[in-house]
Amino acid sequence: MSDGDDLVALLAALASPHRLRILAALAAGRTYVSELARRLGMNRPLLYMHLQRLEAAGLVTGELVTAPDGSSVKYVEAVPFALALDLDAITRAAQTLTDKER
Amino acid sequence: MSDGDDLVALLAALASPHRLRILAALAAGRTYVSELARRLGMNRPLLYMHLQRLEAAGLVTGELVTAPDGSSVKYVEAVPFALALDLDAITRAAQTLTDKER
DNA sequence: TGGGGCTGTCATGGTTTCCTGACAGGGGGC
DNA sequence: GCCCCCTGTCAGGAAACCATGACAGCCCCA
Repeated sequence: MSDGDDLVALLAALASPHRLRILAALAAGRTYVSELARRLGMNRPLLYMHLQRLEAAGLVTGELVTAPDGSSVKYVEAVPFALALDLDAITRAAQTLTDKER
Repeated sequence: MSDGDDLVALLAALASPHRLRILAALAAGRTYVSELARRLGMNRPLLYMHLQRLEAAGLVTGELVTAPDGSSVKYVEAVPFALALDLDAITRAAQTLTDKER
């Protein structure tokens, strides 16, 4: 349901310099969170939030890997996608927008 | 300069139910502001703000038409566009992001 | 002179987003 | 014991965004 709402969510997830950088970094291969934070030079809690947004939008997947020694590392990786947008697509999407939930 | 920043601005402009509805309405043809506000059932100042965002992103153009009798009406119309986005495109765009303006 | 239509802008709240420092917990190696 | 690395969550404040009502200005028609 609500294809249009999904589009809005996807666009909102992409409309952020930080998140674009995150996706670009992940396009090169998967890493774990702390390493990614270091590479991008951003606060880890901040990165966390953005990763959650990206994951909620289905653009990223996370996997918590626990080594045999018990220490755990969370690997995160980008989900391939393709988006094509023009006025027609928007017109179609707008018809499936939820009026006003809640 | 800063192709990536433009992309972010474009995405941000599109990531809104209201603005998608506005674009959908304009895709059917140009109208003037008050009429559009009536058709979409939204506050005129609110519509104004959203139109400004869309115009700033280059998705819409406005033209203030002054009739021979002196009364003026602002016609607004959607600018055709096409956007194709995937991980590669994002990787490229991310490289042209402004670090931290201001 | 009043009423209606249109365009713009403003002051004002109310949310939401964004970002940071701090903390708790787990595990390792000196 | 101390130090370092990892994960996850929280409180709190700054900043941006949304949305509304009200106003001033201009025009027409009756």
